[in-house]
Amino acid sequence: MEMQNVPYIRMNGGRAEVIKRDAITHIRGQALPADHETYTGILESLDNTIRPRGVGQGALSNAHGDWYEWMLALEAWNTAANNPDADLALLLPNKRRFDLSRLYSPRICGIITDLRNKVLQTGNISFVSSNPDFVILGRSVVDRVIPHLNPINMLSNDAIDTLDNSYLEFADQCSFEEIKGYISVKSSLRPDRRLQIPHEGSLMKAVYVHIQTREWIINPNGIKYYAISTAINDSDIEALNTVATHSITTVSSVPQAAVDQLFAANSPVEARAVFEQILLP
Amino acid sequence: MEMQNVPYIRMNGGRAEVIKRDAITHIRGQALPADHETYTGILESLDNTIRPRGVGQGALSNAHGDWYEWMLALEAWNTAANNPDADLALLLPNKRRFDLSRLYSPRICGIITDLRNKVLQTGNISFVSSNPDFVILGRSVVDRVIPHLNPINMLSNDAIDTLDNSYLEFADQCSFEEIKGYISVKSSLRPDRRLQIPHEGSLMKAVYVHIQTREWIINPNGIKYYAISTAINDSDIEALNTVATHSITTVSSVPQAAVDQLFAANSPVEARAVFEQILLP
DNA sequence: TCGCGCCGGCGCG
DNA sequence: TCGCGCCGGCGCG
Repeated sequence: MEMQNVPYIRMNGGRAEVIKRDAITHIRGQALPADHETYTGILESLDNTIRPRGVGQGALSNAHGDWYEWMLALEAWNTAANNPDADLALLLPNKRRFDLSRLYSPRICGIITDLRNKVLQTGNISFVSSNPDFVILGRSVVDRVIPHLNPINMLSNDAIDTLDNSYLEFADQCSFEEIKGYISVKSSLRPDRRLQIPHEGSLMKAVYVHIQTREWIINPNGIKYYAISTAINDSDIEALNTVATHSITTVSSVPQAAVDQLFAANSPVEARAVFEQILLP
Repeated sequence: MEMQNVPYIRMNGGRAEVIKRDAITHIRGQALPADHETYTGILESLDNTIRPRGVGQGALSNAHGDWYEWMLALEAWNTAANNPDADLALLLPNKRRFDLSRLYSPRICGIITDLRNKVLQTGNISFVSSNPDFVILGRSVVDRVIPHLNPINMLSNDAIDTLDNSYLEFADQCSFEEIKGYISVKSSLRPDRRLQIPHEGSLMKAVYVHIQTREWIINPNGIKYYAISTAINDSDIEALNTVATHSITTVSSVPQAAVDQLFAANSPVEARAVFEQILLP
C-alpha cells in the first residue's frame, strides 16, 4: 500500500477516506474531460489511482456519483455559457440542505407548502422524494440572476464549488414557467435503483399539475423530467417510461410518462449532444 | 482462509459463491429462528461463518435479502397454518419469472393487459415496478387452493422450496377481492433505496383503482401495501407515507398513502405480531 | 450526530 | 446470457 501522503486522502481513525473534490482535481491536474476520453474510463483511472491507498468499494461508489455529476454539470454550464438562448441545468444539494420548492417565488412556494399541509392533515400523508440531481432553469431567470455566464475552462476546486453552489442564487427567483424540468443522473443503473427515478418524476409532475390547477393556468409548458447514465439498455428505457400514475386514473387525461427521456452520455461529446437537445430552444 | 469444502460454497472460476438456501439450512442445522434470537443477529452469525471463506460483501448483501425474506415467510406461513381465518402472505419471484397479474382470474388479468396496451399505445408508456416481495392472499382462495396448510417446523431445503414456490398454485385463481395486498421487505433501508417501495405501492394502487372503475365495483376493500424492515426510523416512516399520486390530482378523491404501514420486525416475536396484525381478520 | 443520496458486487433461473 | 432485485459502505454538511 502506498504510504506517502496525498492531499485527497484523509485518515480518519485508521480508515482512508476520499476527499472527492480534491481527488478529481488533483489527480487530473484540473484537466477538463477531453473529447477522446470516456467518463467510465476516467472513473476507472481515478479508481486505479486511489484504490491502492486502502480505500474501499463503498467509498469509490460514493465518489463515482459526484465525479460523474460534476463532469456533466460542467458541460451543462458551458452549453449555457456558449449559447445565449440556452436554459441552464444546475446541480442541487440534498433535500435536507435545500427544499426544492424554495426556488419558486414565495407565492408558488406557498401553494406547495399548503398542498403538503393539507395532504398531511388528511392522514399523516407526506410528499417525499429525493431531490433531483439537476434542475433546469429557464434562460429568463438565468439572465436576471447570472447575467454573465463565463465558460469553465479548468476542472478546479473553484469551478466545482461554482457548479455545486450556484443553485443558491436562484432561491425565490423562479416563476412557475421558469423551472423547466429536472434531470436524474446515475453513473450506473440496476433494475431496482433505476425505479427511484420514475418515483421522483411522478411526484414532481403531480405537484406541478396541482399548482397548475390552483393557479388556473390553462396551457402550461409542462415540466420535463430527464435521466442520464453512462450506459443504458432496453429494460432501463422501458422502466423509466413508466406512467406517472396521476395521469391514468381518469379517462379524460392523457397518460404521461414519469420520465420523458433517458439518455446515455459517456463522453463530453455525448453529454454536449444531450444538453444541446434539452437546453437549447 | 478455510479450505475444507462446505456444501454451501460453490467455486466458480476462482470466485467463492454462496449457495443461499443451502447456507442457511446447513449452517443452522435446519433450526427455526428461536424466540430469543434477532434476525440481524442471525444474519451476522451467518456472515461470520461464511466471510472467512473468501466471499465478498456483495454476495453477503445479496444473501441477506433472501435469508431475511425466508425467515419472515416462515412466520407468515405458520400464522396462516395456526389460524384458520388468517390470510396468507406468500413470497413472489421476480417479474421476469412471473407476471403478477396472472394471479387474478383471466377476466381481471385481461383488464390489466388491456390497460397496459392502451397506455402503451398513447406514447410508449409502460407500467414497470419490481414485483413486491410478498402477496397477501385472502383466506377464501387459500382454502380452495391449499385446503390443508401444515405448519413448518424446520427450516429445511424442502421448507424453503415450499415458501418460494407456493405462489404458482395460485395462478389464475384469485378474484378481485382475494388479493388483499402486498408487502415489501428490506433487511436494511437507505434514504434512496427506500423510495423503491412507494413507487411499487403507488403503481399497484393505481392499477387497482383502474380495475375498480372498469368493473364498476362500488365499495371495494382497497388494496393494502405494507413494508417490513429489521430497523426503522422516523425518516423512513415519513418517506413511506408518501402519497400515491393518483389520489391527489382531483379535489374529489381523498389522498391516500402509497404504503399503508411500515413495520419493524427483527425477531420471530416481532414478526408474528406484524403478521397477526395484517393477516388476521 | 446522523440524514442524504451515492453505486457496485452479487445468486439465481 | 443477462435481467432481476438484493443491500452495505460510503463523503459530506
